[in-house]
Amino acid sequence: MPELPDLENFSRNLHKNFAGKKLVKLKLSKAARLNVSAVVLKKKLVSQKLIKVYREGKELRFVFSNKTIMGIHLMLRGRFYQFSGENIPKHSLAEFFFQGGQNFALTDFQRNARITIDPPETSVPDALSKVVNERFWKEQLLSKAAIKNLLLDQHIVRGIGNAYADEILWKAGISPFSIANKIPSAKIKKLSAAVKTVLNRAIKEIKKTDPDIIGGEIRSFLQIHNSSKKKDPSGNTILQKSVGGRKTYYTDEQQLFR
DNA sequence: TGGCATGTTGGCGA
DNA sequence: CTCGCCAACATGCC
Repeated sequence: MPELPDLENFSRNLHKNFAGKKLVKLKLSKAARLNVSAVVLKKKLVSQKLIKVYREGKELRFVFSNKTIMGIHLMLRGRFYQFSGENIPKHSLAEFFFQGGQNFALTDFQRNARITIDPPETSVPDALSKVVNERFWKEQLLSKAAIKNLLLDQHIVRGIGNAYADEILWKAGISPFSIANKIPSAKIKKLSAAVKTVLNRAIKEIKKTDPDIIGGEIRSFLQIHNSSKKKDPSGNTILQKSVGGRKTYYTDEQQLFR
């Protein structure tokens, strides 16, 4: 559920709360999805100091003092919880115990969250990376796919999810059903700017609403992808359509290019 | 109460 | 090959 702006706040807060502390104990549920064995994972991390937490796409990265990087992808339902002592939250997949007694757990009732040791390098840029600019989008939008599907494609750009794809396309004034290679140059420029402004604004809004957030999601400020709203800020009726099993919110003001 | 919401993967068919 | 769509994962929330 959480998307890039939520995850960005989680990473900053986990960094603030845990960076510099030594991991003294790690408990793993049998259900946890790992790319190495539980034994290897513990051997790599336990007794190391956590140096840094940051976000890459929809994944959080935890850097330890021996240079091991642990990636955590929350998938649909993963959540972080802080806890003290042994008050382990429900559906926990992994519990990270730190020196000083402040701990966090990764939970997921759906058991789909993933832990990856030393995640492979990728050339696919993060949505907020500098290289994701107007020229980048002009190079990428050459296919016949619907623009929304391209924004969601993590092989093109990492970090954009269902809700923010709708917000970005609304901000750019482009219909989500537009064919990518039919979008004119001036609109691609708008799209490129909208990616940054929508995501950066959301990071700030979430921080303002809950400065210490490490789990859950805040969506009340979304302009379009918001089932409690009937009209966009200009008074246009918000329309809904199911696309690929997920709901798309848009207005008729968004130009359709086909 | 029960339908909806979310990301990713892999498979199918046009 | 390209693209869209579906199922599966399993439960909390309004």
